[in-house]
Amino acid sequence: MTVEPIKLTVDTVALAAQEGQLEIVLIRRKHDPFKTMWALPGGFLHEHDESVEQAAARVLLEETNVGDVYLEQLFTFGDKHRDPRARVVTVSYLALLRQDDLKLIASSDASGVAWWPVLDLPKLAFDHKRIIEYAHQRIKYKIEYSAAAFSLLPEKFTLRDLQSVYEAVLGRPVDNRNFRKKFLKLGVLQELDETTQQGSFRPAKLYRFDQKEFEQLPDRPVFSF
Amino acid sequence: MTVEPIKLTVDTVALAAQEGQLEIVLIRRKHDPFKTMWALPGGFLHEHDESVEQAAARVLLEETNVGDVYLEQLFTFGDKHRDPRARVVTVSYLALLRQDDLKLIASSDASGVAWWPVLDLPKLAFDHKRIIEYAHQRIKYKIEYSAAAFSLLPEKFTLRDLQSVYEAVLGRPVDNRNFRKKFLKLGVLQELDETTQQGSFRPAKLYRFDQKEFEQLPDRPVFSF
DNA sequence: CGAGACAAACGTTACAAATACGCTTATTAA
DNA sequence: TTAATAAGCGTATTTGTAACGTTTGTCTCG
Repeated sequence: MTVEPIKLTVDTVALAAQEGQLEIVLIRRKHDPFKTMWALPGGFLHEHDESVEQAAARVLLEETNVGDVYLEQLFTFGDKHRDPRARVVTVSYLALLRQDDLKLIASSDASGVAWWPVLDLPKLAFDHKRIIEYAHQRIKYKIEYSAAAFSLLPEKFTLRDLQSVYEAVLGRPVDNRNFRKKFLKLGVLQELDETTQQGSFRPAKLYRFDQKEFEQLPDRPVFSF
Repeated sequence: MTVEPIKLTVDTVALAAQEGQLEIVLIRRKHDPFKTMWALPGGFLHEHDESVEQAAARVLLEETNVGDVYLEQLFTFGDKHRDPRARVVTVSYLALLRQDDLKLIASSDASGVAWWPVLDLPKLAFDHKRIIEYAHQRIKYKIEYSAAAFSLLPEKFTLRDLQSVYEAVLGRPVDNRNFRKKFLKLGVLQELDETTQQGSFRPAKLYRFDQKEFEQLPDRPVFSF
């Protein structure tokens, strides 16, 4: 009896924080199985001259036109029947997109690529729902002890922007005053000489994330609110 | 041009805390490449009727005779040239062994299976050193917000035993009095009516881990010292 | 041009947790 | 009986968290 080789794929959960909620890039499948259903951007790892992570980056670029993003391996899903056709093991990744990156994505049903709120997903192909839940949990934890939030923001941002990212990811409101106090004390925010000008209210100071200062912090700094 | 399919393996970092230090099970390779070098217990995933995790459990049992242990996926290593022969991607696992399990392992060079201190490893095959470092980091973090320590202990243990596990994993001494105070306050230790009798000093009370109570704790309880 | 609305920004207090360290108790060996 | 040692108990100080009140700057509208 000849045994089919096990196939390897990569699938990426690409997240962004938009208007206070967490959103994910999904693509509409053009082929069976699960034709016309929504799924994670992903594909087979057939190239032999790239690492698994490079494959994830390549596939994400090919399918959604998003490149140069924060990318981190999540988990490898290898249940027996997760693909109805054959034995397929997938290595999943988490990508964090800045608001700048959003424009790159032609977000329309017609193009087959669209943003969906993580808390209100459509029916998904394969075990992709489970992969998204895993990613959601990961980013929730991660934002409390890493600089992940800054991968979801443009270079310059206000304290409100930063807080909105935390609220989007954690899925709950955060106390304004304690948030600001704690973050400023950490010393990882570089205050700029600029402010937001638009808007009909008081302009807010702009900040930049200070990578150097961040690296001075202890092993697992605590950004919990 | 015909392309070789990518092969999948599993490799397991099996740890135990012995006499205040963290140790790992390694096997001596019988075949090339890296013949006679030490390596992680692991092997190809060729069976089609098992999940990746089941494969890891099976291979660990086959190679070291250790079964029924805590097993958790770590990371999938997929660099291009991590195996000199072919394109091999490996899914790594962390196993935590109780002191009871240690006996199961015929620990001798002759049998090709041996315990090694994590802080003083031999030269290792493939990228296994990197995998062990990853596992070491993971258990260090994990022991501070999970019940991982209890997977390294027998059912009944003293507070000293528990502290020794923390010291072995963290690689540093921990304050005796604060450790005891904090753990007792958490309420996850069930005090038994037994004490240790042997030894030339004051007998210590025995405790049991209370899974039920542990589940009552918040999302990420803090066991840091 | 003054009042109202609103977000930005600053501050205080009470409580809980982490840290550092001193001391007492029960056991065995000599 | 006492010296040695680990087991076990207690207190003071510092640090961090959580909850909330207040002031400041800008725009809009009458």
